[in-house]
Amino acid sequence: MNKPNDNSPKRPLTLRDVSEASGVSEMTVSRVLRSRGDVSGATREKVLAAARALGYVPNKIAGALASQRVNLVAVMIPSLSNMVYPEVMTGISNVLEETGLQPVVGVTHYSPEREEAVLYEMLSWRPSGVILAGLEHTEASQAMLTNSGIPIVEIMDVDGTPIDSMVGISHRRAGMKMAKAIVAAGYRKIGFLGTMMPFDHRAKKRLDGLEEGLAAAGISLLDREFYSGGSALLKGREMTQAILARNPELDFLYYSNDMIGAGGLLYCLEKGIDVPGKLGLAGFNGVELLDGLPRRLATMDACRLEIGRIAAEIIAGKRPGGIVGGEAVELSPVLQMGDTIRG
Amino acid sequence: MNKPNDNSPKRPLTLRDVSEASGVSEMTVSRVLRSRGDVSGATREKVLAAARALGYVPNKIAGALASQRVNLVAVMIPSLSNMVYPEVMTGISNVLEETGLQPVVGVTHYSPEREEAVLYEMLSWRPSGVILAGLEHTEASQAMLTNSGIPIVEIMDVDGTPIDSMVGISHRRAGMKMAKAIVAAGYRKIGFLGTMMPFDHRAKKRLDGLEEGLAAAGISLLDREFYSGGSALLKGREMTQAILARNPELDFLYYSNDMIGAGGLLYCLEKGIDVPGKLGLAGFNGVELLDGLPRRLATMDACRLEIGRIAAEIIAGKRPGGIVGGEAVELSPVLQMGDTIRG
DNA sequence: AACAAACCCGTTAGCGGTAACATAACCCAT
DNA sequence: ATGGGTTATGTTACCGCTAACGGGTTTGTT
Repeated sequence: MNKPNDNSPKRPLTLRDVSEASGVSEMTVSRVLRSRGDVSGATREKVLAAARALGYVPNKIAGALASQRVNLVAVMIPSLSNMVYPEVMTGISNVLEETGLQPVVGVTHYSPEREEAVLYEMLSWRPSGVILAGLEHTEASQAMLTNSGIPIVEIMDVDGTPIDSMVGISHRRAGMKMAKAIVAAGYRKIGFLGTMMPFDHRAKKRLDGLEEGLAAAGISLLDREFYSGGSALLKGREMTQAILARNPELDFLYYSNDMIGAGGLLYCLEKGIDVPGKLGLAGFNGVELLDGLPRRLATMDACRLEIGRIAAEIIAGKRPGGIVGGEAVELSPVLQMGDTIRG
Repeated sequence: MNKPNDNSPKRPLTLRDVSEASGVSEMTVSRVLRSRGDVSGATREKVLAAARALGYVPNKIAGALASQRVNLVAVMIPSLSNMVYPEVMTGISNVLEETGLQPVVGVTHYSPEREEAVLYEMLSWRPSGVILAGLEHTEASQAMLTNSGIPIVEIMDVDGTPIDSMVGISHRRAGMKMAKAIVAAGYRKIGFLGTMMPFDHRAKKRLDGLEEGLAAAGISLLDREFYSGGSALLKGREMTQAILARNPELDFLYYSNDMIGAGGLLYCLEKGIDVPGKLGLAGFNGVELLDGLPRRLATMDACRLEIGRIAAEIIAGKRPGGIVGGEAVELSPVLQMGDTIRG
């Protein structure tokens, strides 16, 4: 419908086409299009005009091969439907945008094997850095990352040993912190609700931290409930009903994420349960959604945007202080008491 | 920590390294790794062992340049925080996974200029197809797409002229359908609430359709309210309060998406407003979240998964009937009445 | 036994760019 | 005028891999 050059030969354009159209060498065209090296204003205009007229789009495949430089950053996340990761992506994008680097997203569906496969695929494009969620990977993945010779940033979690750099929060300590707050508020019969996913290591660490924190006060978890798949809001509702039916004496429910927590909160409000008087509630993540709920669920911000930002800065070599690699950045999640913990 | 070859020369491995390690030519190694052409079982094993031992990862940049084939599909979406697009992505991924094709996501933030920039970047990697949201693009984008010589699928919307193929629903007709249902249920004082984003063409088309549908019944929109940014749930709440305060006689609110609709629903329930008796509500998209709400918001499924699936099939050349290109697939959104339209 | 077909593997020549180096023209100071 | 420093352009040699082809070797067929 709108072909600039209607003598389109169906063959994709190359530098040579632009070079012939503008009467200079391919090298000069290359220089103009990359704004590298000295080119006179006159020829620059000539070349740009020709490129535009032809509708030339450079071939980065050839460029990358020749220059041994690729402006891609591999970003591997477990899921796109979790809302947490899109936010991390935003932090990453914001930083990378200013650097000429481009994120390429790979989704692992919480499966280490799939992560390995996607990683292999991504590394074969020789990105200039890798950002990936979590510290747990298959042995082969570890080997690939170690051998890649590029900066690697593992994000979200700092409870473990990084391959290169890591940026995140301690989920164990987050769980403990929540335990302290729960105990301080006088709750004693605690229940935990979370995903069943065997590979959600971070939720597991929060649970461990919670139990450790409770143990320090001589309390042990009274009950727990797990789910997988489906609408998190609905699952939160159902699980809350189930666990309360089983254990009516429960006086606090700790949810492994805000969505199920929100579902639980809505359920309790409907049932007229006294929150936070008779039953306290808390989630995890600090998602924006909570702002629109009838009552503010207690939660803990996971610093998602900041994590993305810092990870990208490490890859881009933009960290203040000129740190080269092997950084470990631990952020501190802030407990937001909301209206569902008494006190 | 875990280097397979600890004589690691810091230089990235090439086919030559594997070839030398296994005593065959580079070509044979290439054949083994791609499972193309005839190679004896013995040498295949030998080569694979060597590749594994070295931790070799093929260089797709070189491979793509030599073979003129790239297994990437560019996918351009407006946003990752909208939940709608991650779902479309899921549909796309599911199909592409079986074909060896890999989606590469670009986010445009609802900006045509940004879309143009990202598209340029993506096309410079010579993907084997492009999937992008919407039918509205800058002139330069249109030209690039037309000239690219690869399959293009515009998704989400079919109210317009595609560059190549399109898959989606008619938002105009969706709006009209909703208008009919509203009128049939006896509502007469209709309000519209939606995003202010000047480039949300599809929401605009739904609004146009709604007005057209209402006009057919001699009704015109009583009031409207717009927002941008922030927590959609909270905005829905605030806007609902605002529009009802301004126009207490309103008896139906049509929200341009389910999130603000959910916020509105929660607000109304809290205020004890008789829904759907005195006030009807409806959203758009059919998001999973609605299942967990105290009452089921009326909505219209946007066929997100199916759209992604079909778009990917077109790119992969997998459409039944062997259609080559220039397809236009219109899906029909189903109205789910929920509990917020009186019936 | 003879010849085609299949199998197995190597050689050569690029793919479309860019790094590095050469070249040529021009500038100014001595 | 001479030489050294810019500035503006061209030339050459790859980057790492694969298509295309070619040549041995084995297998099958009549």
